[in-house]
Amino acid sequence: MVTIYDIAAKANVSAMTVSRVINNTGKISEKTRIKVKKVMDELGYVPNQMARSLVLQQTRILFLLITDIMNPFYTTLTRGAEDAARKNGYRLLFGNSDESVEKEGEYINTILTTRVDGALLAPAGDPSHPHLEQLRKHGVPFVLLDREVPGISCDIVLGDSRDGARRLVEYLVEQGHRLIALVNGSASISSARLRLAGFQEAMKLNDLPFDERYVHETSFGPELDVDAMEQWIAAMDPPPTAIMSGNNVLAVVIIKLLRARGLRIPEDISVVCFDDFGLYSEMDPFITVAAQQAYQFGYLGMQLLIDRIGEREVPDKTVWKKVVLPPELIVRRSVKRLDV
Amino acid sequence: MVTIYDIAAKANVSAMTVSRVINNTGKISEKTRIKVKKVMDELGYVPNQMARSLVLQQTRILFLLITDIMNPFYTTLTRGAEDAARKNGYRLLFGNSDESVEKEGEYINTILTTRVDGALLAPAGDPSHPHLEQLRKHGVPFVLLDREVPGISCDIVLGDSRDGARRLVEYLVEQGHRLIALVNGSASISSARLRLAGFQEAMKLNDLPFDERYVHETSFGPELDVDAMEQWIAAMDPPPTAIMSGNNVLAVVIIKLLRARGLRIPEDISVVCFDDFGLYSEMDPFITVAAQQAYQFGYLGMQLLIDRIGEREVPDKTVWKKVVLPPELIVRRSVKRLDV
DNA sequence: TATTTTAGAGTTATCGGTAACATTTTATAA
DNA sequence: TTATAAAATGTTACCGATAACTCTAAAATA
Repeated sequence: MVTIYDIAAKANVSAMTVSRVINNTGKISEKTRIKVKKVMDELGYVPNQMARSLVLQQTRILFLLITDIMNPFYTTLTRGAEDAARKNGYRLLFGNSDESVEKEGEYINTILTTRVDGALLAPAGDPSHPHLEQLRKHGVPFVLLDREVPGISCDIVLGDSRDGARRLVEYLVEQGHRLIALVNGSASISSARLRLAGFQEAMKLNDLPFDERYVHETSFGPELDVDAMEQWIAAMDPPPTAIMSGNNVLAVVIIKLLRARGLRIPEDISVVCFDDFGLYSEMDPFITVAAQQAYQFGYLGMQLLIDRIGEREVPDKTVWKKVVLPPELIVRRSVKRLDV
Repeated sequence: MVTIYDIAAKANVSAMTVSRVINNTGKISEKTRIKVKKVMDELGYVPNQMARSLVLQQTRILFLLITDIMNPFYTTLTRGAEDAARKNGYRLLFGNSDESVEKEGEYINTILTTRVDGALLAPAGDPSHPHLEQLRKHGVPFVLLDREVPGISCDIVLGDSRDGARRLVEYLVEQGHRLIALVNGSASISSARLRLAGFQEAMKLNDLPFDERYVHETSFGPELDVDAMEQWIAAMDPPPTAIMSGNNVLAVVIIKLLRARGLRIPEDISVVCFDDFGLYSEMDPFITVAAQQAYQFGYLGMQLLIDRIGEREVPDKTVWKKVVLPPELIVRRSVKRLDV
C-alpha cells in the first residue's frame, strides 16, 4: 500500500509537504506541488480514509437504517437520502433492520464503533428507545424517519398518518362502504397508532361503529404472521365490504389471502392501503392508495441530518425540527362503488 | 470519547491489558478481566473501529455497488448480499451507480479510500473496465454480479440471459406470435448483448426474420430516453404483435407508452420481460416474465467474495468461479394467444 | 546594511488501537 | 529452598494521516 511517506521519500520532501499538496492547505511552491503530484500519480496513491478519520475525528460517512429493503417506500426513500448525501460529499453506510429491534441493535453498534458522523433512522418502534438513547449519549447526531419514539426528542420527518388514514376511510365511505376493516402494523409503531387513530376518527365522524373484531394488528415487516391474518379474515362475520391496510406490504398479503378465498377485488371486496408500490405502480396501477412522498422522506431527512452535523449544538438547548409530509390519495380501481 | 487509555487508567492496568480483555486474546487473570469489564461498562466504552482497522489492516466492511436501487431485482439481491455478509460478521457499505459509469467511478474511489476488505459489484457495463483494473491493481478482492466485463477475470454470478431470452421468445412463438420486437439495454452491457443474442437465436430457430427496426437499444436504468422509445414504437410498421423487454424497468416504460397510445395488453399487443417485480408481482401478477433468482445473486456473490477474501491467493494463478443462475419462466396474462 | 516579514518547507506529537517483545509474578519441579 | 517454567502484565513501536510548532532562506522594510 502506498503511503504519503513513500511519496515523500521518492519526491525528496517531507510527509507533511505531501499532505499539504493532497489537501491544498498551507503554502507550497508550484514547483514542489507539481513534483509531488507527479510522484503520486506514478505510485498510484490513494489516501487512507481510516488514518485520516482517526486524526480528524470525522469520517464523512453517514448511516442510513431502514426497516425493510424490499419495500419500495424505503428504497425510494433510500434513493432520496443517497442523493442528498452525495450532494454534500458524504458517503452512506447502510443497514436493514427487518422491523426487528434486535437487528436494529446490531446496527446501532455498527454506528457507534464505525464512528460515522451521523445517522438517519427509521426506528423499529417504541422499543427502539434505548438504542436512540445510546446514540444521544455518545453524541451521534441522528434524525428519525417515518416514526416517532416517545421520550426521544430529535429532528424528524413524518408522514401525516392520521390524516392519510382518515382520507382513505372517507373515500371508502363516500363509495358507500360502512363495514370497513383495518389490518395494521404493530401498536408499538407510532405511525401505525396514528393510522388506527385516523381510522377510528373517520368512522366516528361518519357515525359508523368501531368494532375491534374488524381490526387486526400484526407486523409491517417481512416476518408477519400470515396464519393469524387468515384466521382473522375468516372470523369476521359479516365480512367487511372493504379492508384498509396500514401499509403496502400488508396489502399484498391481504390481497393474496382474499384471492385465495376466491374473492375478487373490487367486485367482492374493496381494498385500499397506505404507501405506493414504486416502479410497478406505474405499470399497472391497481390499488387505491395514500401515497407517501418517499423520496422526500429520505432527501429532507438527510438534509436535516447534515444541517445538524454542521451546527453541533448542545442538544439540551436545541429546537428540534419536524417535517410532516402529507400523503396523496391516488384513486385507482380496487374499490367498488356500493349503491346503498 | 472513551478510549482504552481512560479505562486503563481507571482500572489501574495498562492499555494492552484492556485490549486483551476486549479481544479475548492472551492470558488475563479472571480478577483483572472482571475489573476491566466493570470499568468498561461504567464508562460506556465503545471500541474505535477506525483505529483498529488502521493497525489491523482490515475493516470487516464490504462494499456493494448496484446500478439501480429502485429496481426490485437489485433490492432483492441486496437483501441476499446483506444476509450473507451479516452471517459472516461483515458490515456492508453500499452505493448505487444509476447505470452511470461516472457515478460508478466515484464509488470505486470510495472503495479504495475506505479500505474496505472487498467489493461486490454490478458493473455499469464494459466501460467499467478501468474501474475494475483499479481495484485489481490495489489488491481489492471483488466479485461481479449480473454482468461480465471483457478483459476482466474474476469470480462472478450471472443469470443465463441468453437462455432466458430464448425461452421468452419461444413462448411468444408458441402463442402464435411471429412479429416480435425487442427493447433492450445498452449493448455495452454483457447481459443485454446475451439477451439480444438469445432473441436472435430463437427467431432464427423458428425461421422468423430478424429485422433491426424491431429492436431498440436504450438504457436499463432510470435515465432512459423515453422520447426515443416512443418514436421507435410509432415507427414500427406493421406494428409487432408482441414486445419483449430486456428488463423490468424498460417493461414498465413500454407498457405505459403502449397504453398511452390506446393499446390494451394483451388484447392489442403482448408484452414479456426479463426480471420480476418483487413485492408487487405477488399481489397482482400481470406480466409474463423470465424471473431471475435475485436473492441468490446477492447471497452467492457475497459468499464468493468472502471465500476469496479468506484465501488471499495470487490473482494470476487463481481459478475463477462462475455461477450461472437459470431464470424461471413465469407465465401470467400479458400475452395473447394468436390463432394463425 | 541591518532588521523584520514571510514563503516554503521540516519536526514532533497525536488520533486509538494492536503486535511483538520485555518484564514481573506466581506456580511448579528439582 | 532454589531454579525454572508458566502466567500475567507492561513497554515500545507502529498503522497513515494531520495539527501545531519550528526552522531556514529569501524578500521586504527601515
